[in-house]
Amino acid sequence: MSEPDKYQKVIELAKRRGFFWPSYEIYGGEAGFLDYGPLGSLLKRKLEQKWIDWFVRRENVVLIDSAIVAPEIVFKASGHTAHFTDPITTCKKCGRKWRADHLLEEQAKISGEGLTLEELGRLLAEHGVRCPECGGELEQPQAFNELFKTTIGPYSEHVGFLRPETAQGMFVNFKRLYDLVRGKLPFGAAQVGRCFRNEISPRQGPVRLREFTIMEFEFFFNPKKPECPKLSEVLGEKLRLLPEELIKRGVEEPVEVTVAEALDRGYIKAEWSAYFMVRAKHFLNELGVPDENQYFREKLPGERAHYSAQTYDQVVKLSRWGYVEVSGHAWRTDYDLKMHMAHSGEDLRVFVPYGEARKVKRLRLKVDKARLGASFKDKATLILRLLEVTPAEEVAEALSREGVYQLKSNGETFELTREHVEVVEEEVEEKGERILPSVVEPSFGLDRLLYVTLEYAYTERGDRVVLRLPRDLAPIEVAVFPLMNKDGLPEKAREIYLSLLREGFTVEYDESGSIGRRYARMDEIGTPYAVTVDYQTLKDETVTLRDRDTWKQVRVPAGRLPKVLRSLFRGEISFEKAGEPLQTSG
RNA sequence: GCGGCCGUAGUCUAGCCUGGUAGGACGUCAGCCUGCCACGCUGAGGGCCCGGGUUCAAAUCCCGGCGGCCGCACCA
Repeated sequence: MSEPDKYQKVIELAKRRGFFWPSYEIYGGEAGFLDYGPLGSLLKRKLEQKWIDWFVRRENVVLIDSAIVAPEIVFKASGHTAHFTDPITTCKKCGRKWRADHLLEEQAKISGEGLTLEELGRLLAEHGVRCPECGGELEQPQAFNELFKTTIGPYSEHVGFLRPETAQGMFVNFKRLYDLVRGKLPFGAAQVGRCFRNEISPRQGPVRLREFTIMEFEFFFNPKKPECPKLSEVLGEKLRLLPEELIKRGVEEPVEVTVAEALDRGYIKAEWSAYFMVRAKHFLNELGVPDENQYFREKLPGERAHYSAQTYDQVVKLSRWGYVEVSGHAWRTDYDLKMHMAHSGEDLRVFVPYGEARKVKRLRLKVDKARLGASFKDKATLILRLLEVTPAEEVAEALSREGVYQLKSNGETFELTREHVEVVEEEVEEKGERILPSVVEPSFGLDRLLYVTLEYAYTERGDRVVLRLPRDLAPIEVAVFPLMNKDGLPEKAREIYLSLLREGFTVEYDESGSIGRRYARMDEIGTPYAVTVDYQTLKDETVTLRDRDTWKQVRVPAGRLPKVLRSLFRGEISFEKAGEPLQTSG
């Protein structure tokens, strides 16, 4: 590949025409940050708007916009402070950095999981663990956390973090949102916003950033009614999947199955996930990515986030890096709500009434709070709250089998015995039950999608670039040119330009250079239509309308332009039907 | 963070080895020309990633930083 690859060409175009470029260039730049220029900002907004149209407006999803900075407790609850931190040790000799827990496992055959940094350091020293590269001694392990840390207000001990995902905004606001949709499951809550992850070494331009924009929604449903009523609309749809089961058998190519088959074979565990994956596939189609250049790859247990019971990444083929993730479809179960419930003390369960009250026998946990306090001190409250959302059957089973129940929190395990908790059976009358909704999360990287859209739109015609952007995403919608820069043509063209602006179009007026050059400029930034005012316009008020992709032209009465353009953008008419075909000498 | 390669107008690039403060192409702007696809002509503006060192003199040599690409590691 000695020729500049498509990535290089797209990046060059993006910089040159003002879609995006590296941030802080005048100071030498800062890796992992990107600034959007005039065209990029417009494109980004349109992409966001389209996503909202697809996943918010047309689904039962509400849009929110929550704070970016959060106090530490939020990410303690979500598990990010515990799971977002890797213990890293540095070689004193060669300076290489290693995962301390991995080295301990490799060289001393001891699991490094759940150990503190001090314990890790002690064990590394005791077992004589050395740098695998040069054999040098290792420094005391340090935590590397990908959360951006800050302080809130003037007190340095009040730690805050920039959010690494927008999802927590939907979870912490769940009670209000559930109330606002008037207490009905299922429903979704979405937001689009900036997120921050302090990547060790960001690469790959717009694909891996430290500050980026996520579009995602949490879709809450009753785990006892996991059926997706819209599934019937998509059962016959084909999905290209590479599930864990096949990856483990060494399969590298995705299989094409219908949604029905994917669910039958257990490839996709949640119906709602399957439904939204189909939507995501179509969304990428709309951005210009055909089916054969995208598929869904399941994350292996070790790759998965701490909150996820199943995750599929939607990956798209790019010129440079092969398949790159553009969206993630995680089944987060009730993990987040459960954790926020435990840490905040708020009851985040929803009440689901039975048709009629029923008498049921059930197991109940009877906690000896005094003993709990004596054994676990300041953790007792957290344990108490966690027990409230733990199935009694699970505890009963563990106690009767092993005499001890291992209660897991983020990074901690508490051992509970019969002294702390007893399981009793009782009969009660129930009018309904309180449940924690289960959650599927489709999450899209806006910056990546924008790049993908540009790359798939990028074409060359001779030595000219034609950016065949989806029409509804083009940053400039219409261009207006006077054919000649004299004889009153510019005046007439300006008039039409202003009228289109008044009609709400994003329009550009250009009278500089030859007509061909002006068409070329518009092709390069993806403007789908160009209006040219010529001498005939002065006689009969008609203009020519030119199509970006075919370079064909039709003649249209100037007054009908808004209507014609709207139909074209909606795809209601073909370009040939937009007006009288025009013969060009071109 | 490690290793390799790299950093010159808006963009692409010559010059770097063999120090003497930069040349081109495209684009942009102004004017002429131009009756539908980057035509032509004239003119203008615009640059050595940052810092330090060596030297009479640094785009050029040395060191450090920052950034880019590739590989390793990392990627909740």
